[in-house]
Amino acid sequence: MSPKPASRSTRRTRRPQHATIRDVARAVGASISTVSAALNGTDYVSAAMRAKIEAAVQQLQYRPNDLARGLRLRRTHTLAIVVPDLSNSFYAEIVRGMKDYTAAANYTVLVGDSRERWAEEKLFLEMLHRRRVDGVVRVPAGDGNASQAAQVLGTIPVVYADRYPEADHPVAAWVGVDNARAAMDATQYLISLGHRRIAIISGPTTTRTAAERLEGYQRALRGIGAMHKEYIRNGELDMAGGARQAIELLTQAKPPTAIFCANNTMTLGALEAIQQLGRACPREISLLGFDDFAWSTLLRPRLTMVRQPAREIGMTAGRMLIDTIEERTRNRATQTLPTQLMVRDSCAPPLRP
Amino acid sequence: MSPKPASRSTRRTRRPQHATIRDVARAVGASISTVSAALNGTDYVSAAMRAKIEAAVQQLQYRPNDLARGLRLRRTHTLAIVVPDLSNSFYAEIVRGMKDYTAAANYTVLVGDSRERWAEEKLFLEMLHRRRVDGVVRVPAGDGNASQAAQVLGTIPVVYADRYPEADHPVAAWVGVDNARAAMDATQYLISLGHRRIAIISGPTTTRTAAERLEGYQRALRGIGAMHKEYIRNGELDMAGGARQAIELLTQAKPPTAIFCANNTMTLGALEAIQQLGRACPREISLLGFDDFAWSTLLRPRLTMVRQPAREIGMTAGRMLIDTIEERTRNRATQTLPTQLMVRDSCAPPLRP
DNA sequence: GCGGGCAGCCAAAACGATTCGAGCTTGAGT
DNA sequence: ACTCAAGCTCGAATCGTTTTGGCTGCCCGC
Repeated sequence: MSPKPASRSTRRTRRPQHATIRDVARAVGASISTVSAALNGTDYVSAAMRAKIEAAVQQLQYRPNDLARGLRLRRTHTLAIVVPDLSNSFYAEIVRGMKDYTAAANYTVLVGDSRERWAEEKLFLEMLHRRRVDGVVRVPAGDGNASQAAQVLGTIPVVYADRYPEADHPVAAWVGVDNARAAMDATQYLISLGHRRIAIISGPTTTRTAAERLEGYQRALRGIGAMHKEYIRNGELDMAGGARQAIELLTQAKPPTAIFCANNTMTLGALEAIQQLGRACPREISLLGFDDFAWSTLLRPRLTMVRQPAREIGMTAGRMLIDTIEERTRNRATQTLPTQLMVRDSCAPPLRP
Repeated sequence: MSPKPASRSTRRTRRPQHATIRDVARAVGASISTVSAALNGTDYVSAAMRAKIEAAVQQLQYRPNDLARGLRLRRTHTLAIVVPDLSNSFYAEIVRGMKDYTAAANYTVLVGDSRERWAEEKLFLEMLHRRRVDGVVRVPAGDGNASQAAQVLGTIPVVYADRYPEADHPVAAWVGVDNARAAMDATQYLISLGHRRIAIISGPTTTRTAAERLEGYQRALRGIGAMHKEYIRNGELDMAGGARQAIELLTQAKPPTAIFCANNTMTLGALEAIQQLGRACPREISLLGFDDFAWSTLLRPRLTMVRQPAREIGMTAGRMLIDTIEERTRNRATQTLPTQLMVRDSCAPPLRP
């Protein structure tokens, strides 16, 4: 007897919280159905009533509860993107592109950073499932784990960007660049400068993009019969890895005259190593990188790099995702965007060719 | 007559969707209350039943719907942070710090980028309100707009980080550094090198942090009677602004021998301008910046900068927010963290003092 | 033999929105 | 005069959870 009214009264006196649609209805003496209809324009509402409702909304600072809304509609108007490293401006730019595109379609996007670890990505994906996001774009960590990701996400649609997983799982949608082609072009540029001893610092070849870049490099060198195993290195994808491999390359008996790095952070590492060893770039050693970044023109020398259209990749991924969510699916489920070789100061003809 | 069964059947045949707690209950022949109790450990459940439930959860790939959960609990376990520029690694690092700290307490955080515009920030805050986040940390755009932000957010707790708004609104919680002190120390370092003609490129003085940095600079120069109005500039906070002001400073009749930039992007702009004008840094002109960033050691010269503990700022903001949400409020509602002068290569004694 | 506490389970009422169907007026068409 | 549609409004069901209070046995101590 006593506990019941007690709990009642405590509930009554809880802090005022947010206004609900019911409060608005009460304020104008209407039903909540009418208020809902007025706010969403889904049914007839008299002009007078509409005005009163809008006034009350203003006065009460009413804002619909998206939790309730999403629960009822089974749609949250929320997307997500997970990238391997947010502090890498290449991925940050992909995220921005996606945000910009999807904001126009009134979606909000959650962004996650897997730090190249599947375990972290999995945690994030599980969170997304619990929140019932409408779709996610993955720049997967490590080797993809596509089937495990699909398992975690259930029926939530996925688009892959930049990287894509091994063939263990058929991937419905993907957007990125032709890595083999881009790497081949870049290598051929070095060849055209007169280089013959060209090294590559590639990413782990378990990732398909790294494998393709290596492939493109090899194709170009095989063309002129100048491929040498000792010039092929696999680094971790970070700066330290790039630096370590560059040092090993440059301190061997017959060092290369040019180094091609398969992503942007490793390029920075290589540059650091070159400076540390006191070699002159580009006079003694040419450096060519992948994945341009915004402030690359501030470095001395300014780095020559293969630019991926990061922003466009993000925007396209967002578009593809929304298209499949809203079921105006395009059948072109895979998009290849063009790269661009940004020629700057870090490559020059070799001293003795 | 015909429409009703039709709609029924279409609803039946809708895509299978996600498993619910009801599905789990049905699968093990229990009630949903029991399943809930088992999963949350909130009530007695026999070991046998618990095992069956866990098996079913596994088998059905059941994951609780956080929308429903948040609706019922009136708590979403979600925080948010909004910063003026995500591509600035200083803010990115604050975000990381906050994420790391709050992840340990099982919160997830939404991150927003206002691009220095209150209008964009407002949109984001409104979205946060609709989603009923539990709290938000602001690194406010522009002049703060604290009272407007409070209006938009209603009863949702706010913590300010780095910047804080004008006194138009009492701010409950803030974490940052002593800007005046840091700027004064930096300026005094330049003085100690022998500089007397020291310029500052400050941010818009409507923001309080910019005003304080300017104040610290002035205090140091007034101490030796070396303050000159023509050496005081206000830039936009971006690279272009820094470059423009630096060019104006360096091309005047009696140029300064040292420039102090009040944030990191303007420092980059100034560096670019210096290189463009063909001046040697640090031999002809010394450059000192604010807000260190990760790759500043890659630039030549390596920049001497005032380092703010970005990561710690983010972590502290997260802690303060969680503390007020979970109502174990500490009364120390404002935290000042120490800065550090990172002496590198961009400052040297002036040619002719 | 009986009151009472405990272990284990459940039905029902929230949480805050949308939507379906139906009710009630009016005005126009026949 | 009767029907029908359009305009406006509302009640109730629903989305998937948590939580409260109650119910049932059962064992324990007296």
